[in-house]
Amino acid sequence: MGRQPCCDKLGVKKGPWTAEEDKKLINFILTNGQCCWRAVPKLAGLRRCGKSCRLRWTNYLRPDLKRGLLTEAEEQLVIDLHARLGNRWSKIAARLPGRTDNEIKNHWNTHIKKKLLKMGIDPVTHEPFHKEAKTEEESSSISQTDNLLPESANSNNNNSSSMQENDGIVNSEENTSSPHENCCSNESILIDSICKDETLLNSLWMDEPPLVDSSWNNNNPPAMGNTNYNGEMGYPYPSWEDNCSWLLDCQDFGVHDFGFDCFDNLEFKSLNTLEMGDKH
DNA sequence: AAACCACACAACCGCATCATT
DNA sequence: AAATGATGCGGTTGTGTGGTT
Repeated sequence: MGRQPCCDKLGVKKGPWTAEEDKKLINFILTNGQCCWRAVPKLAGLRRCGKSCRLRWTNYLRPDLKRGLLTEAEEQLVIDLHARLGNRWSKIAARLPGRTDNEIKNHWNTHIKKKLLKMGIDPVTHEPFHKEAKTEEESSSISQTDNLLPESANSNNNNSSSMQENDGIVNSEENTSSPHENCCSNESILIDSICKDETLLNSLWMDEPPLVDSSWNNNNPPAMGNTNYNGEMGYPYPSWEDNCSWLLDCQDFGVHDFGFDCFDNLEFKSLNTLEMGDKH
């Protein structure tokens, strides 16, 4: 006998989340932390599927989320990682602090894909189109069965998936990457440091727990003020305060009515400080 | 000013894998 | 070991918004 269903399909609300629902979910997660999503709707007083709650939280409500468009550096990193990992958005997102798989997936489909196409690069194989046409004939029998797998696209270049050989992919990727990366050297350094870090890449391939998500594996809610998100990669990982300005945007639907009972005075102080800073 | 179109993004759906009984 | 449900992931769709005609 298995578990009980996560929710009874009857009476489960769908569609866009209301401010009231967001409020309930935030309140619940901040108070109780992330645990069995199956129980969340019931305990939080929501008529939603647990799955929907998890999605809403991870993609929209999580306080460590960055909002806004991806930066050039992030975009280039996504391209590089996609060349290695294919459509494994969660893996890619794990390397971009504050970004969700859904966000990256959307950005890929709406921006990056078109950008690459404009540049004459196949967004699937990351190869120039004319080159693609050449090799297509040679490997047609293979690609017909395997081309859905991104690894196979890479493994066409090298059948072994060992990480040493990924450097080859990096180089070819760099050769075909957009011209703009030349003009932002700092960003390139950042990307290079990540992409050429074999330890990191190994962890990607070895299905190790993503570094970035580690703070969220914790059942306890992220405490403001003592959060140090500095990742192992050494790039600046935003603090809770740095990223919770979105919360202030919640004024649209009355953040002050949110009833963050679980926030202590210090947390509210931080929020107020931010709020004041924002208005100046 | 209204209609139409394109874009961006939030949310849903279905599948695969993992965990539990 | 098998059955069943939970969770996570990737693909797809629906909807709101801004721009253009």
